[in-house]
Amino acid sequence: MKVLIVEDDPLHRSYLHEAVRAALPECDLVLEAGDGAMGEKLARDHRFESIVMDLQMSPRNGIEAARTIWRERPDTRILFWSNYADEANVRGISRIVPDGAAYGYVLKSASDERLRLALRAIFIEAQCVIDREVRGMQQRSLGHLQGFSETEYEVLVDIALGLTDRLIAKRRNLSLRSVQNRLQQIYEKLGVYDRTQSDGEARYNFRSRAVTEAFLRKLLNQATLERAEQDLQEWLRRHARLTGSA
Amino acid sequence: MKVLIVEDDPLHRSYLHEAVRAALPECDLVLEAGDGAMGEKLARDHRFESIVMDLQMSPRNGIEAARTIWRERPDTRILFWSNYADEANVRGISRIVPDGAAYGYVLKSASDERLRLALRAIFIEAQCVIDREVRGMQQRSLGHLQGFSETEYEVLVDIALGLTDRLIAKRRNLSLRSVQNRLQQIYEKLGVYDRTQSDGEARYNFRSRAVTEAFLRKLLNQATLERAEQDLQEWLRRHARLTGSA
DNA sequence: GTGTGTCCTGCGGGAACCCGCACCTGATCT
DNA sequence: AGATCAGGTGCGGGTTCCCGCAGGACACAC
Repeated sequence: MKVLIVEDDPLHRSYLHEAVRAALPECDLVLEAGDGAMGEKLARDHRFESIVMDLQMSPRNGIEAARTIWRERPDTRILFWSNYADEANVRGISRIVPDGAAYGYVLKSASDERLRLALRAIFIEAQCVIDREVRGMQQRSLGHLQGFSETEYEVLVDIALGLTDRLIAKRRNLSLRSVQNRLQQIYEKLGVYDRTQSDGEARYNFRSRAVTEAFLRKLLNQATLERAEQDLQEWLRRHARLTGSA
Repeated sequence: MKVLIVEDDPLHRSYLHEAVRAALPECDLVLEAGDGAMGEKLARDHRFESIVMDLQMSPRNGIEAARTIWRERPDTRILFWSNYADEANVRGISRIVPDGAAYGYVLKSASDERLRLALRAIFIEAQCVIDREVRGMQQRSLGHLQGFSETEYEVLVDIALGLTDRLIAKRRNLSLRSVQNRLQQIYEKLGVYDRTQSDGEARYNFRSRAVTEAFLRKLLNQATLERAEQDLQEWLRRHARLTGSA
């Protein structure tokens, strides 16, 4: 059995190496990668089936790396090991995990024992192991109990990118009014409204304020934004070509 | 001589402890704090004059902690030790460093030797040590060569918070038109303009787009936003009281 | 069939925003 | 003294946004 470690911080990397060696004596090869791109390459070249992956890395972060790895071999087992349980990360992972794949999400603050158990459960038993702190949010986020629907989240990302209603409508194939309806739901769910209590004109710019709220609630983060920006630019190029030739 | 270490990651903390012991044999006491609040308390109680401080911590980050520490004892020497050289962090530190204070900014990716030199230079010689990567941006950011002026940056933060032009004007004691002038400069400096090339109506919402650009360029980050949000709420309360009683 | 819910769409108005034009101030340079 | 430049202000208009009102389409309940 072989394990690949993808983690940019040298200290954390060697700690992980140690932990893997201790938890999995049946493991005879442990390789390390310092960023997402290198991780993808090693996973492909050596056909790793067990990977421990950090989330915040640059230039290529863990979610993007996991996406391409899973696209090539959907049965790869990946343990995500991260500092934070931001909703943006949880949602990002839920988007890319293939059906039936075994994966885990453990916080770096977890104890050695918890990490050991997770390593064995995922790589040996092919179980899913999600930290409780992460699990709670996952249900809130995916079950539509209080969270955002898929299209709402897309529109939220689009206004975070700075698009106009009209462009969002084009991009998502909606009418202008529908986009604005989504926006109103977003404003409501984020609690964006005029705090005007006494005087007549203390106001928020709803659109910008919603993005701020989303950031403060960790619904969005820099990495999500950067990824979305790339997608947008790529879409813009395609779209320009279409309408340009028409 | 005594040194205080403020760092939330246990691995990094013990590595730092080791490094301090090795670099400063004349040091007879090393204490550790796991977050900003505890760091402030220890610094106050034990009158530390030499502190190594991580930047990204929660709930109270390194910049906030350093601010209160420096407010109480401006001659404290602080070495900031951080993963990133984001413009938001550099600008945040430049705002709070007292006149003549000795401080340093070293990246976590720096070699052991570089860290050792920085420790001795700051704590023994009271020099300022700034990593080259950080230094370059500092000049761009503070010298107005290509960067933002103070008021421009304030307005940028305000639109990132989702305020209307009118509220910004009130808060910064400007006329509405002046705020809009600042905004236009911001749009220009961030390169926000209509990418409309072929067809007539592909557009950005300038205001939101500017915030996005600022995030992508790391001019703003979550921590800055959270801090600014607190300031805003506090100002709102004061302002409401004033206009309410008027 | 009738009710209830969710998602989509068009119309129209009032507010906020983007921005060109014209003017004033104060500071610095030649 | 004249020139130049950064920063501040008022006016006016075209555009976008926010959002209430008034519907259609589809599903699932009673």
